[in-house]
Amino acid sequence: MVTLKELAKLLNVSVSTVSKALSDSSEIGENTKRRVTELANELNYKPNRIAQQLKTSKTKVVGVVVPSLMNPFFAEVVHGIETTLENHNYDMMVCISNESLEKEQRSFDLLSTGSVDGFIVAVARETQTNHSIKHFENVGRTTPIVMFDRVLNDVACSKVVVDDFETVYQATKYLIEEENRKHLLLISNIEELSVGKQRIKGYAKAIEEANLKSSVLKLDDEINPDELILEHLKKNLNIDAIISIDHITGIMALNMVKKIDKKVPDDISVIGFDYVDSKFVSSPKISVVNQKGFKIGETSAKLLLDELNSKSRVKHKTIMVKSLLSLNGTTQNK
Amino acid sequence: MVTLKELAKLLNVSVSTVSKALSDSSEIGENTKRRVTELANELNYKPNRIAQQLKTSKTKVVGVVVPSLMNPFFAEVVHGIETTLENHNYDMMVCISNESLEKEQRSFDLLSTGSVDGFIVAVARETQTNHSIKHFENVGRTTPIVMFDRVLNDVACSKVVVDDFETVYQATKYLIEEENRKHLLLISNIEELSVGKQRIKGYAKAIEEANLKSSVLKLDDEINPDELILEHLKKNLNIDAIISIDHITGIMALNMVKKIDKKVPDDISVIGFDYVDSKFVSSPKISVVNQKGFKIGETSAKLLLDELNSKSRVKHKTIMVKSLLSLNGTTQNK
DNA sequence: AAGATAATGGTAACACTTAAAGAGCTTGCA
DNA sequence: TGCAAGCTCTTTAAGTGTTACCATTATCTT
Repeated sequence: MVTLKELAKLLNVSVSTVSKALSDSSEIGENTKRRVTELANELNYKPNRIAQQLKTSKTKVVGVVVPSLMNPFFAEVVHGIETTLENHNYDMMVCISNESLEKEQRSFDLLSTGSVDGFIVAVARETQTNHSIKHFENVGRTTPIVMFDRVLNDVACSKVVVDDFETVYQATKYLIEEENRKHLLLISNIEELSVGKQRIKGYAKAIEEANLKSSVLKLDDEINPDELILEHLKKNLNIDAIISIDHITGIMALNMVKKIDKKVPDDISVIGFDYVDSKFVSSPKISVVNQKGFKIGETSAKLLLDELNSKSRVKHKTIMVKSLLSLNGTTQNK
Repeated sequence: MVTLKELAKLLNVSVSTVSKALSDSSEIGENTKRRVTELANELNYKPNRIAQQLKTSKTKVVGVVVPSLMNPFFAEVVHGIETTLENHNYDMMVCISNESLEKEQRSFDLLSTGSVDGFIVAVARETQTNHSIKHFENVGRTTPIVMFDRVLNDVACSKVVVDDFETVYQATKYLIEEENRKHLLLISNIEELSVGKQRIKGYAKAIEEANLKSSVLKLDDEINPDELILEHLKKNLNIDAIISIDHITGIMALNMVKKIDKKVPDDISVIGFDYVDSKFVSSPKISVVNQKGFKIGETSAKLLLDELNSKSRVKHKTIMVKSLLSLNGTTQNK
């Protein structure tokens, strides 16, 4: 690795001259600047980022801590984060909590000691159920944190949330009012998450307002969720609309409906949650709530960058990213 | 942030004493060690990683550069990488090339100047078509690189590859020999990738050995791939087996087969490529080639860690991770 | 000749590690 | 008894690559 020192020696100038010349300082003569930059290019000099980071105590790195990357929603958010950071010349260190509190804590511990300028996090399931917030509070004192999707209300930091309640409320209302559905079923495999609870509440409200009967099928950690859905459908042949609040059970339900010889969307409408491939793996293309993962990532990153680049301590913001009801082939779309 | 200096001042010892005490050096008296560690715990001292990194010129960070995280295969590999690195107390910086050569180069440029100890990369589509390898060669001289899946043969580095040829060859052979299929169709949307080419070759070989007619449907960047598949199926009603070489068109084909009123797997068998949700979104559960993404990530990470931890320059290895033919509901499995 | 201006140099600091030196003991042996 | 040798514990110093700040030198103005 070529260093400033070596350049300086080769050019017979001091290290500080080289440093200044390369940062195009007005203190340095044009001639010298040219000589320096030419040699630097020739030897392919690149400043050592670690040394810069130590000196300036800025890393230009953001720590991203998510429960999983195999959940397409998080993958999409991370993609949005990456794109935004990249545009502002930031890098990211990704840690996967695997829904484990301990791992999340370790990641925060490790990265908070100089490695990153700030954090973007979706809290682990375990953190959410245990209500452990110490690691956030400790780090948060010195390092900005932005939470998205899975958010802890009692941690003081900026947040990017999804209008889970409203979204599912609207979707349910659509099925009831526009499609005149009377016997709705909600399917959930994320019942214990805050977002899941919100979504179920949105459903419940719409159902209640219409004076219908609420019906919820919970599938947490089942081995054969599809069979449970099928059974449920067989036992409740009057079901005329299904709303799934995760990215997978909607498609599953769609497949099961076909098995009981009902037509989608004529006999039964299905609304699921979007993910990158949902359009491709379902037939007819499933109608979905599009959560705008990319936008959420983008928004989170921008929020964090704002905090990082303002010297004065900024007030914490909470931004809501609206979901979009995207009606495709499994609803009637009148 | 508490520093060694502050601890030293509070304890009236020198900085190096504190440093050594905390690393449990035998040079330091038990008494002092106790005093130091106690205060360090009390003040929640954590060594500044950046300073450590500068001093030791080890970062304990690996740069991971992948074309996308929204491709579930890469997400799975990255998960495998993360898990392995985590076990060895390494962190990772993830960059997404978005299939762009330029972005890939930028990532390598930036991270290679002190930020990471080594790289794990799946090369971008553009890199592969352009055959640009300079950025790998430059970095590779000083920093170990491990390539996986998308590999460039003319770059000297360790590699983790999938037995693409063999896998599809075997899968095709299975359809021909075990299920007695005569009119096979291969569907591909990754025709221009090296892995795609290999897979098609494997198919071609099996077809040739059986003296059958090769039929390939290419779907690169089509807007409505499902309709093209449907059309193709309608025009070729004698097709009795479909093999897809990516994670999405297999499920798509399965759905299309249902539309032409043929039964899977009685009339037509379907084999696709596995991804995390393929079991859940297909009905019957699709038979797949399981690429073992996690294992690939794990293997890549281990390979890199080996290189990092051996002082002598190690020979570059190429490891093949075998795929697994996982027969589910879309094949006859006699 | 004094002061302004331009160009460059030197030093310290960032937080840490580590080799080498030093201080204060106890031993051992003539 | 005296003192070199050895031991344990601690400090000093040098170094990692960079930047910020202050100092120095040379040249030019008036």
